[in-house]
Amino acid sequence: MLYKGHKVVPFCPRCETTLSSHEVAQGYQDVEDPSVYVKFKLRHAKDSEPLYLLAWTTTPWTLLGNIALAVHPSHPYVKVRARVKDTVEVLILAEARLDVLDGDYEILERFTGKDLEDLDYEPLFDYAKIEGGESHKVITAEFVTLEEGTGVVHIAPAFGEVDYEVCREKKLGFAQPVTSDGRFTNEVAPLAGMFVKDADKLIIEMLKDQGVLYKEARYLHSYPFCWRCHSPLLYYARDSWFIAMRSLRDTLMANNEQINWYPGHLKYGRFGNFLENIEDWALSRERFWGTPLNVWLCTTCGKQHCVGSIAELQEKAKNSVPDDIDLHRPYIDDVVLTCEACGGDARRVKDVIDCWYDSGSAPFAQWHYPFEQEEFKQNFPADFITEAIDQTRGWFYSLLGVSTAIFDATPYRNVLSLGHILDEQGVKMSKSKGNVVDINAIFNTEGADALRWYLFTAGPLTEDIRFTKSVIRERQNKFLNTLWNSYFFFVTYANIDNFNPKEKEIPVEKRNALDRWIISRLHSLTKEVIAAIERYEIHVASRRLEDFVVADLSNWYIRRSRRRFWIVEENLDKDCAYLTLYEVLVALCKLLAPFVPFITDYIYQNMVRGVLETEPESVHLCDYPVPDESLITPELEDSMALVSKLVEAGRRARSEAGIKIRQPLREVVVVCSEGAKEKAACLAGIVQDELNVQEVEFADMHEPISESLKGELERYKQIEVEGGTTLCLDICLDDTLREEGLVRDLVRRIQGMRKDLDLEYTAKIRIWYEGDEEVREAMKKYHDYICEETLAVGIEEASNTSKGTQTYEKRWKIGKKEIYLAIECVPSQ
RNA sequence: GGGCUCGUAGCUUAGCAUGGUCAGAGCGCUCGGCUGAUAACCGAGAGGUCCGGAGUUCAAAUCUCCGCGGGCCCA
Repeated sequence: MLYKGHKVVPFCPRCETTLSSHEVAQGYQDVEDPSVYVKFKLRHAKDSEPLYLLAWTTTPWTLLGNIALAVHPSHPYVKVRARVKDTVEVLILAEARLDVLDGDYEILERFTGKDLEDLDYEPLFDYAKIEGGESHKVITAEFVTLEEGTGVVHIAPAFGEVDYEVCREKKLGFAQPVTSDGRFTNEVAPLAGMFVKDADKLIIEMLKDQGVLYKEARYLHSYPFCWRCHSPLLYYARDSWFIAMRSLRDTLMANNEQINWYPGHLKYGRFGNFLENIEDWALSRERFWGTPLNVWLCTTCGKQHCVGSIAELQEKAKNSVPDDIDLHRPYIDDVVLTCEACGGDARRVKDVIDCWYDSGSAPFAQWHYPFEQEEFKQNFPADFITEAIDQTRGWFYSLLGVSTAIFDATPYRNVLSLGHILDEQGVKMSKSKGNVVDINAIFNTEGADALRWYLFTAGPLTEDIRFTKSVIRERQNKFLNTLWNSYFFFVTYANIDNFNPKEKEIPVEKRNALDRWIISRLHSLTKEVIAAIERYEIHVASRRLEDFVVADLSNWYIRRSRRRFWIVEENLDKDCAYLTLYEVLVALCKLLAPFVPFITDYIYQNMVRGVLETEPESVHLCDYPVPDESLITPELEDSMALVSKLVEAGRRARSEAGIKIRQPLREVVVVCSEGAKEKAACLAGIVQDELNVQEVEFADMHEPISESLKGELERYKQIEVEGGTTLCLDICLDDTLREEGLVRDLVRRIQGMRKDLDLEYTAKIRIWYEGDEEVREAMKKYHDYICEETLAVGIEEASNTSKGTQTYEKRWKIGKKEIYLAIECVPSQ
């Protein structure tokens, strides 16, 4: 599997080092290089007239390493008689590239590239020694294009990756006329020691002298330079060690079948395509730091040996090897082994291993395999790994590659490939562009939970997201604050009532419909969240959770239940409310724990650990909730959904009629099907309360409208709900209703004043007022109600002169009425 | 240059593998309402050639092809 060959790499001749693709990408510049058209003379006996292949290159210096000429097998080529200055010559080139010829020409013959295959030609130069195979032949290759040049490509395996590959395939030889500092070797006598790029001019002169230069031009193109020293990079063949991954292609693809990819398109898309065209893995790196390649070469007979353990190292070493030897350079390089074949000195090759090999070895390296095997066996393959999309050919591959080579198995069952985080403009964040986000600043200002929640809800993890800082705050307000307030609401009242969940036990079926509804919603939610997580759709899970917290829990359940918590005395319904909210919040914490770990554990510590010390120490040590199907009642959820729509319609009717919700109305009539009536009737109390009406009536949509109603249709505001259901709101007011409205307004103002003073929820107050006759009437008539609602111990009519120093007073305008109100906190006992 | 992906209101986005009540939601903006948990909430309004073009179809944001733009990987 491991063999030594050459690898053509982007190489800086000044630094004498290989550059990574990332480094190369940084250094492209547009430059002008010579562009030469060179005639290669074919060896042929029958014709006396010389026949040339016309080739093109922008790197004349590579001609010293020419081994072959490549043509496309199926494209048309022509033999032409062309005027070249004063003479006439016969040239071969691609028909599609005839326009590179300067003068007149006459086409003598047409054929395909295939017909040229295996023809021999005379080398331009014969300085460099060619080893390992034939040379100076015409070969065919699919990569030859007709977009530029002549359709005849000069091949120099020492200076091009494609060139190297094709020569290897065709079993052609190899010549390296250039040293690693970019200078010609002594073999190339006229240019010895000269830097290759500087030699271009001389080489062109040499071609001219030989009469093989057809023409010369300048060529503007993008060429890579060293990002450190700005030297032009050379593509240069270096000695390299390879793993023969090509031989594992089918196994790699079979193992890929065993993997679940998220997103799915990677499996046969980017990753699958990559495996289909897999190349041998160039394993070695000419670096100092890294895992040393454990190959020792005998300096006498050249035998290669791989060492597998420290024990083996100690056994074969000529010098002594301590048990705790540092297996890195430079120490490992001092270990000289005895060659098994000839007894000579075997020394380690200087290379280290590609660090991707390290990453691919993680599954067994972390368990010290093969020296210890138990834990590795228990943990292989991994259930799940994740990294960003750029690792498709990085870690995702190195893991599969190493594991396939060693164990013939896939190392992971599920892989989630994340998108990148881009800046607000959609451009990748990078230090050099200065568009990176200071993550610690976000932690300080927004908090870790807020950042996490933003990332989860922003969109599918598999896609790039544009990072918008303001949205973090937006989501924090919407979700985390609502969650916190829900918790805080509970704690506030639980403290007032000294509620202890340990002391209460009420079966769910004994609780009221609202309780059973939120519990049903909770378990439905649990189901949805788990399903979404299992599909790795974290954004779906988190959006469901957010909807539940904001819409179902806070804005419906808690808002609808508030009055139940205000009841002072012991009461079963109040206990149901406490118990339900407690259970929902605790379960919610567990559901949310992986998403927002800090706030949930804080809530858990107080709500659970504060009550029961036998519970797990942290929410993160609790089992994830499991939905209880028996508590899910779809009919109840449907009913509530319908009720919610009715309430919405009712509010709209009020809005259109210009009557605010605080103003009580006589009734709503829901005209609907029998089925809809059955759904909604059990929750009619909610409609009544939300819409502030005295009655909720149902009428069959299929029955003719009753006479009594028909006569006064104009007093009803009608709103279409859905599926033929219509809501009719009685918008007629009488004096009683107006008075009740006034009272609600007064109560609302007094509550507001309590809040202004930031009074304790249990604090008692005394009220003074001044107003017209109607206000006076209402205050007297609804005295008890107002006291109950506002925790007042007394209401007196008084002018603003009768107040004490602790009194808070305010003048209000309700409708057209001017009203004076004053409240004062009454010390308890 | 090639491969794979993404492109919907000012911003963030749902819907698109199974074409036809989808053109939805949130933020922001305007107006009105509600409010002893809430910088919360509710209702209404303004705002979109669903990147552009062509095609398939009775019908396309949704399928196909060609472009344009962003991202990643590879040349």
